[in-house]
Amino acid sequence: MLDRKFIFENADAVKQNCVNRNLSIKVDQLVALETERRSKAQAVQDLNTQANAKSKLIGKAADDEQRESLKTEAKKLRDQKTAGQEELEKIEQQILAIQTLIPNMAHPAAPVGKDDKANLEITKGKTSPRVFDFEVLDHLDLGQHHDWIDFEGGARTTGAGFYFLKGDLVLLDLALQQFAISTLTQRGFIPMITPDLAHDSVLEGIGFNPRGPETQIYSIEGTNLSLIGTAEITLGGLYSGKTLAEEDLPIKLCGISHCYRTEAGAAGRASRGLYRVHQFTKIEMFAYTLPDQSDAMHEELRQIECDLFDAIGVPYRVVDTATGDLGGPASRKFDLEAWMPGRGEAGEWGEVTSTSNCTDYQARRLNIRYKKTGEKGTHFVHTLNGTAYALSRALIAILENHQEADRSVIVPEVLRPWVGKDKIG
RNA sequence: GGAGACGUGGCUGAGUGGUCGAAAGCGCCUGAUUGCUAAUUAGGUGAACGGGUCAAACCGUUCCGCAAGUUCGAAUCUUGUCGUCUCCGCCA
Repeated sequence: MLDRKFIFENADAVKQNCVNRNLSIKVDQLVALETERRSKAQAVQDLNTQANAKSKLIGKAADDEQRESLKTEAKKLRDQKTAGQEELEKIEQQILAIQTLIPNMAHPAAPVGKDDKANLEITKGKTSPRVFDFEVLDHLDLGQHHDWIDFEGGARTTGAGFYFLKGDLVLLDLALQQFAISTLTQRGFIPMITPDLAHDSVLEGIGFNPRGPETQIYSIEGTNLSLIGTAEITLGGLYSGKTLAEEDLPIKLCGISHCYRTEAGAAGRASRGLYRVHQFTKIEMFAYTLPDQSDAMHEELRQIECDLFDAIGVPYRVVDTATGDLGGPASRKFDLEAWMPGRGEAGEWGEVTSTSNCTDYQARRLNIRYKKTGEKGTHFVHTLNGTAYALSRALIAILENHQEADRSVIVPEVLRPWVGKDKIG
């Protein structure tokens, strides 16, 4: 959520930002409503002041008669205040409805453009796409050949889009997790295993819409809980309502969680196999920082993502996301797209990580602040998130890039200590 | 799952309808004092929002887990809800 005062005072910039993000939002209406709200609020406050003053006098009244007359006066004022307040609350809700729709201000350096066609490739990984001298299989064919992936069983027990991982692929999955966690721990991240469910209010604070026709989120009937779509939700909710000490920042966390997504309306060749599934495991980085630290932290997260994919020998490109393709809370977003030789006709880039600087957008709604010692008042922290490994997609990248002519798959060297062998299959 | 107790400021903890944004202690900050790695002493010390100011000072409103209710008036009474603790049950 953007600061209301900021919107009010910078309406033109906010409007331009909405245009850049390809959204049409009634910013002018919000400004008008806010103007009305402010004057009404002042009037209500005045009435309350008067009513409070009268009420205080009642306690000190000399006799019953005086007391009763004061009571009548106080009640009248109080009723007026209540009436005013009800109007105020209606306006407040209208403002909030618009305010929640307004996206974060895009970073000045983010490429401007209305959709993903304007995304800017900024760099490539250390590994180049391989030239294969044999017929390439995609990860699903490979997985089924070795009985590593069982979508049929998943469909039988749970439904379409669910799967069992089996055998050596499980070892590879766990090895990726171990490698990511040990790398991140060495770089100052605190490893966390988070709940896989969260309060709807937390989902909303992070910027997810937990219920409604277009939701990507599974919710639990009869509760206000939903299955998380990413550990970003729980790691961001961790300090909701808290005021952190300036000297404790930045806080760097890495969460292991399952992620659940309904993927409503997504299907087709492009999402064959593990690419788009209802449940996967993800190692997620999350950081709370001071405002002037967040750009550097964003850079750090992006670099870690690159290092993690360089380490497993997967070719990738880094994309600076265009304004029109940014999610609401993000000010800037970098994606890593890994080369997936089995995807499409002759291989395609597929998104494997994403790191966003959400500045104070999430912190404002979740009410996460920091305080400088010796200074009055508090400020909102900045929050950032980034994927270390989304296991399902990292597995695709490894299987497809490291396959051999005999259908075996070479295990990246850094993973061998955990897998226990040089190749699988 | 059943029964009970509790939820107050950075912490401990008093407060059962008005003078309570809230005693006291600890912690922290500032000053004084004593030549000794600290003691003594005086004062100060929550947040959000709105107004005000160049900036402050200052003024108002709200906040005692959260929400709703009773009342002229709620930390205090009622209901709901969430959380914590204890006992019992069940269980990996």
